[in-house]
Amino acid sequence: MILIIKRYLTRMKSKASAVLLDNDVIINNVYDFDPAQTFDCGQAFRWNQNQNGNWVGIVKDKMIELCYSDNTITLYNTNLQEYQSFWKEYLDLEFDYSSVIEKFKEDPVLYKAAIENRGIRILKQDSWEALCSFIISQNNNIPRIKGIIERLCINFGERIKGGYSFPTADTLAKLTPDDLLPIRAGFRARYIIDAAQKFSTNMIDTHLIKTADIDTARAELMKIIGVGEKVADCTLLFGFHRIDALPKDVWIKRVIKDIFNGTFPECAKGYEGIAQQYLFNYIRNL
DNA sequence: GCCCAGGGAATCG
DNA sequence: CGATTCCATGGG
Repeated sequence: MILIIKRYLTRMKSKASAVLLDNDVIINNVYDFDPAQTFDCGQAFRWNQNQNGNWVGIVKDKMIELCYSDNTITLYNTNLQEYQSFWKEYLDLEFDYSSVIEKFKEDPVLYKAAIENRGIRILKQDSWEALCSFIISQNNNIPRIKGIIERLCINFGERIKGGYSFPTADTLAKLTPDDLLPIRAGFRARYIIDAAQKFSTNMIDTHLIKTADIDTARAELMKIIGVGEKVADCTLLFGFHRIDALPKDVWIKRVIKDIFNGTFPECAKGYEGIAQQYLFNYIRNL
């Protein structure tokens, strides 16, 4: 009985709760969330800080402004229904990151990286947008990746309140690489078009990607020209929320080789993607 | 001018 | 197979 009450209280304490105040949704009891770490860690490219220091992002056909302090998130100009059905899921607020960090205790370096970066949450992004964004990311730097994506949206997305949505695969599938010249994506233009065509005609089996083992899922995405291991794994992690995917960029390869002696920590099994994000931030801030 | 940027395809040996 | 080279573009 005591155990049940204890568990209930623990649950109450850690569970985020939302209320509406005027047109804003206030979410209390938010732990392990830091907007700078989450939006600026290279997983998403359509979030920016405004003059007030608030974070503004465009997701699907919605623009949202968000503020965080003292374990409280404020979402401006929205409502509880939209929060419950969309933002809660997108921000991954239901997931208990602290229990994952507990597992990482077995490895001192991974644990340290996790503690320093525990404000990172893996956003549940649209799979097409993630695929397209990480194709653009190859051999590129983050400011320019953001620029190309912004021009892609302005030129081919839908006009929405406050900006432009990310263009659908169907829209881009009708274009040629030359049509993309204004976005200045360089050699990646033909990759984007190929991805759009294969994605929109269901030549890529998204159900398989969600359910199959990680190697099969990765191979499915690598049917697309310009999608190698790294882009595929980023798409799996950020676009399909496969937190068992482990994108190996130059930085992570360095960590695996120099710190872990060639093998990724056993305690990260099943949560490789989360570990990867902690380590990526950690090594770059060293 | 030169270098590199969260890679990948093509082309070697 | 592993190693090298080219790929567009822009910021430092």
